[in-house]
Amino acid sequence: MKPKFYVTTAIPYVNAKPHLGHSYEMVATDVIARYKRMAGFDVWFLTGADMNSLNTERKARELGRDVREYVEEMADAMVQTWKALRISNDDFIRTTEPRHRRAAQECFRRAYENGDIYEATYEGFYCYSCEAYYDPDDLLEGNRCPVHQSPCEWLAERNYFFRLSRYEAALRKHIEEHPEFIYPESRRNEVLAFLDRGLKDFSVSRRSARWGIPTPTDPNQVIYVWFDALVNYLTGAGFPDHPEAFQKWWPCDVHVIGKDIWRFHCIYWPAMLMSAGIELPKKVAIHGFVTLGGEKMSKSRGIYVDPVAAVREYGADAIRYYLVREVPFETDGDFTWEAFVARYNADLANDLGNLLNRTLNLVRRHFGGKTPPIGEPTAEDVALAKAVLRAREEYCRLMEGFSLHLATDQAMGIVREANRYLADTEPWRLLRDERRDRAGTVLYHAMEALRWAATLLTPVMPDACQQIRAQLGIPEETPDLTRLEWGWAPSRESDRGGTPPLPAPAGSGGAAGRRFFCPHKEREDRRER
RNA sequence: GGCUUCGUAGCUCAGCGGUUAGAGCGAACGACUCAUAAUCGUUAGGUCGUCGGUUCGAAUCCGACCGAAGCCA
Repeated sequence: MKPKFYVTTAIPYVNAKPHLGHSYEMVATDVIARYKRMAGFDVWFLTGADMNSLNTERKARELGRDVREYVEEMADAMVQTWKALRISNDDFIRTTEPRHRRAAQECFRRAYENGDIYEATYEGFYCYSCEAYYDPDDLLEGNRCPVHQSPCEWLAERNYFFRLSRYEAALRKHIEEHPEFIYPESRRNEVLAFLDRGLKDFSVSRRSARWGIPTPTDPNQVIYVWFDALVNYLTGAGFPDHPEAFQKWWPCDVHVIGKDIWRFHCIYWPAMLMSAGIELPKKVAIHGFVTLGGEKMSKSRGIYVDPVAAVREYGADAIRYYLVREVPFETDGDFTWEAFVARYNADLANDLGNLLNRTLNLVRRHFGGKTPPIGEPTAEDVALAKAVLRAREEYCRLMEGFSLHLATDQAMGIVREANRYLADTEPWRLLRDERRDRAGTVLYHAMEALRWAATLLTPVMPDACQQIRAQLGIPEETPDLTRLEWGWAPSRESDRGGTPPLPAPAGSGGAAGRRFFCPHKEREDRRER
């Protein structure tokens, strides 16, 4: 039986359609999920939308919209965006669903019965965008939120509190005994430092709100949105309605989240689970943000990239490749169109696309499009095979450690190696010299390297890699790392006349209709001025 | 202010106690011509933020400082 792997993203609230910054987490998590499937795991990949945020409710009312209709519409937009980006999530949860309402209420009930929920009055400045109270000291002039710069409101409510303080020691113990629980280590240090300052109980209900999930103990209060939202990870695994599914998938193997919400995932969430008597997730992996030309993306300020438009223009594979290759998981990365085009041209069109094209061109012209038979391997062939095998080892190690950008580079290293191999062995010259057998062996090895590269790149560029495999004449199948062997080559026919999966930029003599500009041309233009 | 990180070739990054500090991109020059004007090779001289310290030996450990980022409910 396959081992299971349960992976989640955070569930963004649905105030607006997602931009490219939001897409990073989805793409990165998708790459992990696809990699794990390929590595032989039974994967459950959950994402979703937080529908119960008070500021979503507020936004809907501002727009004069029916709240439920509005949040559904926004969630639909999210689903469409992820679909465009080829995100392979197995489930998409909306926190308005009955299954989630039951899960959230069950968690609340368990904490209550465990004596961790009590009533008290809370007073303080509240930011609706953060859904959090602030110390007056932390506010900007005019009691404005330091994050959103919008005015906070003074709230005084009698509501429920969660006895977080009770779990301080247990949390520290768990984090110390499980160094792998929080990735990367720098974040783990931050969490431990936070714990050192002591934990305060936090309020877990809102009396003033009508939108949200009612507490099971008082129908006039709704469950605090973070308490509610975090529970989605349980709901998605089948809690509490499907104990057999829950048994299978829980504990979660990794929660992928952004650096802004670690407090909720590394402190509140484990404590909530302890209180509910549920095992903790194995890992929380915290990623950085994608900036746009060095600036934080912000829809309201007009600094953002629309992922759907970007995909329409350049394809999901190209956008995914850029995000994964250019943005290191644990730190912030930058997006610029210039860097995007440079990456695409250099790595995808020139190195990978052209390697496929030059190899298949010779195979078609001289071997009737069939995989040439393999002859006795030479030292060059063996060296290529060894380099590919080494790249695979490194790739796996890096993937497991969330170094997605370096893992991807390992796969591209195979492509570079194969281009070098062709330059060294010169199959076109061999053909001229009537050394057809040797030329065939060389092309066989080049195709093998391509097959491996396409396999390792599949999590990042599922569609392009599928096309590459098809053009290599590999029957449609789910790539399987566990059965990937060097020298697998039943006679197969390459797909004649297929369109290039990774076309060259327009203006460079490549496929028409594409909007990539050619760097060489660009340079000439500049000189003329 | 406290804490946590980061600062390595023009750019993006790897190295994290041990021979002359690496890769990719970009640049220059050369080669080749199977190919998506692509590819391959060579070169490009970065005091590894600064100043001290530990060590036989430090980008790599310690301290201070400068600059950047994050966290402090």
